[in-house]
Amino acid sequence: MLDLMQLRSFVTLEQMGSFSLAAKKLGLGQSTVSQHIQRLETQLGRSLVQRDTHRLALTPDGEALLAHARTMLTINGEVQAHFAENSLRGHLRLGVSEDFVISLLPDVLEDFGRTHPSVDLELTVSLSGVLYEMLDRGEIDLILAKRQRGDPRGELVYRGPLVWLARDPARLGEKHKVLPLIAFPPPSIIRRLALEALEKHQIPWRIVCTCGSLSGLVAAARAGMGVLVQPRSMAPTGLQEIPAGRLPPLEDVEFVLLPRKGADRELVSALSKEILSNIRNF
Amino acid sequence: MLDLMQLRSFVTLEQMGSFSLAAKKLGLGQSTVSQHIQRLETQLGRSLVQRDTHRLALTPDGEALLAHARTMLTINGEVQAHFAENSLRGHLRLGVSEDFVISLLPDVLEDFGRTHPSVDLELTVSLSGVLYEMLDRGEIDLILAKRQRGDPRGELVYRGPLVWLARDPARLGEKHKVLPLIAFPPPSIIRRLALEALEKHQIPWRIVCTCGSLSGLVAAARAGMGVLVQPRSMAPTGLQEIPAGRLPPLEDVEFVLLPRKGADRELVSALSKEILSNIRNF
DNA sequence: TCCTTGCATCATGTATCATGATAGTGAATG
DNA sequence: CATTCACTATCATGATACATGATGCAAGGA
Repeated sequence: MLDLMQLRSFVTLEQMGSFSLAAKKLGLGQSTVSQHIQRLETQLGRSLVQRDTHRLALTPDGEALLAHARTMLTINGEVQAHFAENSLRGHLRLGVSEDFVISLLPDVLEDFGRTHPSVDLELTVSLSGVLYEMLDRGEIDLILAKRQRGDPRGELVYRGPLVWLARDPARLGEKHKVLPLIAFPPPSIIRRLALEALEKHQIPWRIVCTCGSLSGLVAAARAGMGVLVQPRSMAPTGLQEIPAGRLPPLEDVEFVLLPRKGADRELVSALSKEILSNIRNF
Repeated sequence: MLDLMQLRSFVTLEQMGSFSLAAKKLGLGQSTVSQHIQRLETQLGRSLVQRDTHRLALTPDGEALLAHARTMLTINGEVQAHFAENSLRGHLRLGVSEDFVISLLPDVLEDFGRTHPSVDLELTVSLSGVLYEMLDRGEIDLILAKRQRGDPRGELVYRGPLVWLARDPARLGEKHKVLPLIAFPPPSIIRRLALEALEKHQIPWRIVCTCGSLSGLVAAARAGMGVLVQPRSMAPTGLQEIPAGRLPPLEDVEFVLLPRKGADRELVSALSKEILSNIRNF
């Protein structure tokens, strides 16, 4: 007979990729998570995770268990929600700027969906500027977006430096005299920050790639087409940071969590907490 | 976080309709099952079963939990089967005489399906005589049927007296001089036993209803059309037993479990055990 | 080489669990 | 109406499992 606690440790371990991080996330001791996995392996008679001491991977058996464990935990969550006096119900429209979609959002959605199965989430991914407009028009209930300059609204959630990225920083000046830029279209905030910095230092530039999706921009940058600006903590693999001094310094970027006036406070609060607790990893 | 043990006790409690029977079936103490339910109720903050001390019913919350509990246990069974070295796999064709279908089969199928999720069961319901024929033709792997007279094959599983049943035994002789009989068509074993007993005592009879399904026969008997013969332990509600003496005594009926030669021994054995352990309730 | 990071192991106090016995409750019996 | 019976809740207890913090050990980085 399986133990849901152990399964939860197992699923979280896979999410976090580390015993100690999983333990932290679950509010348990590290040895506890270790024992949970061990008991699962003993009970099932197979090894579930491959421990390369500094690399962690699930075995095929582990993958098989993972799927089942997820659905069991999901059902468990539904039951809890059904019997919880104050179980949240309703509909919440979340807007997220593309930066977090790949890295943060999967875990947030999985955890939130499990702990609040009766809440329908509607997700919009777009540029921060667009999200603000939608929020103001009442089309979205909560956004996680970059702070607009001079807009004091919202709760600061993350702050970090912007960096210039390129596939091969050393060979930047070779072909082009003007800086080739890869950027979101307006009203991208990062785009505006980058252009302002360049103009302030009178560095000529031109846009070589504009794309509404981050993956498109990254593809262009990986292809060596030009320079991309991203928060350092979200720098995609395959790109290198251009050392300070070669290009003008950039302001820090700030991400804020901003609810729509009139949105359901409880839903917003619950989802905000989930996002905040997951964003600490950055 | 839910406990699968407790959920299993809950599901079994609903199956058995009694704490002590559930405990016996699970191999636990009665107080254990009681506490399992209590913990579930405490944890979820609602009462799940209505205890009228001699009547047991699930509350609406209990019903809601039951469905979820079933699927969680099913998934748990699938995982166990996946990791069990000797988990049974394959296809098994089971034939059951109609008598057991309503009373016994649901629990058997549910339990067996849960403990052996990788076994496909194919069910045939028919008269015992037909089942024997199908078995001999190799169309079925295991049958649970009445013993054919003079056929020593099979393992005795249940033996009990046959009784005459009618809606209103007192008014039997009123309308008819010949005994109105409700019976399966040939090659029904009960039918043959009944007719033999009547002819041995030279009691005139006629068939007033013949139907391939038990529910049809029961409906006719409930309508007062005539007399029905059934094992005492399977007497349908709404019919009364005709006291001994008014009609000739009947032989005991014997149910046997009979596998086809060449059928997968392990599958047959596993299913046989499941049937045997469930048939004790009779 | 030292230091840091991360997981496994160990001993231990605590909490939880299953159990058997007992008491309480309603129905059936005479 | 008293008794018996079948059934469940409660209780104390012994055993078990559990989470924890400290320690040991291996690998990668400075």
